[in-house]
Amino acid sequence: MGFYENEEDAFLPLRDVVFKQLREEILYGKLKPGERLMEIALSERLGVSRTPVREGIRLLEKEGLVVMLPRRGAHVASITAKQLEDVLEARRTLETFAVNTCCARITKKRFEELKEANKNFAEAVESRDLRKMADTDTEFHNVIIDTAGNEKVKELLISLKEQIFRYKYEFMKEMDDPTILVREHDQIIKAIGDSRSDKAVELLRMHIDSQAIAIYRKLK
Amino acid sequence: MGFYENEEDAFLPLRDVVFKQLREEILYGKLKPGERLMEIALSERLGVSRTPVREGIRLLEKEGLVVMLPRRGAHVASITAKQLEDVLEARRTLETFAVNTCCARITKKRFEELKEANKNFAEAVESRDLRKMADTDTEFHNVIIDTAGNEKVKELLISLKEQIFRYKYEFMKEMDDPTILVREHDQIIKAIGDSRSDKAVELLRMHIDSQAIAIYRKLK
DNA sequence: AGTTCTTGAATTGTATACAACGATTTAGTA
DNA sequence: TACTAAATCGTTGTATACAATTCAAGAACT
Repeated sequence: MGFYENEEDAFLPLRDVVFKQLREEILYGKLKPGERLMEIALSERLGVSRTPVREGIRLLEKEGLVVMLPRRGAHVASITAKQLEDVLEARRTLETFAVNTCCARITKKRFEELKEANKNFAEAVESRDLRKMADTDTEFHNVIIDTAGNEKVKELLISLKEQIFRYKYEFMKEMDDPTILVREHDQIIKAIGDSRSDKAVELLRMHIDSQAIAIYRKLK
Repeated sequence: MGFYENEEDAFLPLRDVVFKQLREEILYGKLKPGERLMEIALSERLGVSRTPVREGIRLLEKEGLVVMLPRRGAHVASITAKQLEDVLEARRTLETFAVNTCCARITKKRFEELKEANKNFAEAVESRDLRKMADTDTEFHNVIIDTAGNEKVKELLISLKEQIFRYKYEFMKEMDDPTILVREHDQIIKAIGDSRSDKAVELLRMHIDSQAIAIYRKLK
């Protein structure tokens, strides 16, 4: 770190700076699953003392990106097939709830946001920029979740998605035709617009499941 | 603390001892919502240094029992009506999923456990021991959740329930006839035994909702 | 050769000192 | 008296030193 890459980080506690930095490195694969996070090494590399490093690691643990073993330190969370299945199932359950509630509470403004979000996603797909694809896809789903209006569900979904983000990223990388995802989003938008909540739920379930299957296959 | 109340705590890192102690105090009302957790005061009271206190507080934050404000320290999480609603809704969503899956995966052994758990709950109700009631009720629901077999869902449900435990506790305290709960459990058991997953889901939903309404009313 | 014990290096756990920041109180001025 | 500014005090944020534990390598013994 040494100097602030980001101006806004200058006012954050160092533990949050450490958290954001390490989170980035884990999500985008610089730190690999199972890799050990040693406090002294990290504090030297990041140019801070061990205290904020320890606290940053605790924040990562909270998000499920790191696991800690007493007296054995912290490791980047690696995931078994079973764990992946469990997370995806939990996500599907909560996001299904979200889209259902979303149908009941959708407004004109939100509906426009939804279309806008998928337009951005389509552009990202066009540009073949993986990072942008991942971000705009997340943004699309977030509009649905925001519309549902349950903050706790949102919080849980963010955490669940982070835990499998790495694998989703890998999955997108090797997808033949990502425009399929854009079309799936469009179908979901249409169902929401028609107030067909049962259909929207079914489409979202399929949308998540097809990704789940691909990720699952890739893990093995 | 000074000396170990519990032998088993002797081998835990101090942060975990602090965590367990404060968790107990928050759940059972010794530390009240909104109360400030000051590091120096706590470290003196618990007889450890600030470091494990800080780390214990971080663990509480992870469970949603404490909220931290930058430069303003930690407070026992207090809950607004909206937040309570959100948590209950999230819980209902996940536990509904759990009971549904439970119906598909129930075994003879698990079914016996379920009946046993409700027998214990009935005894606790008989004894009017609030603490025992809360614990055995949790145990009953845990059998269902364990049978569903999704570890992540279980983890999320534990966390969600902790966040509202205090309020549920208060609710049970003022319930006219807690044997209603025993009978509701019995109905759920029957539906599971008959493999009527739709009915089990409906019953559980009502079981949770009726508590939700009571808690909600009490909050105001 | 294989096994156990010892020893040492590396790492995490804990305590403490100091710095930075916020809130409150007090002093000064209009 | 009311308002602003400065000073003080209490609290959190960070750095660092020390203690306890783990892991591994090598010595001693069978």
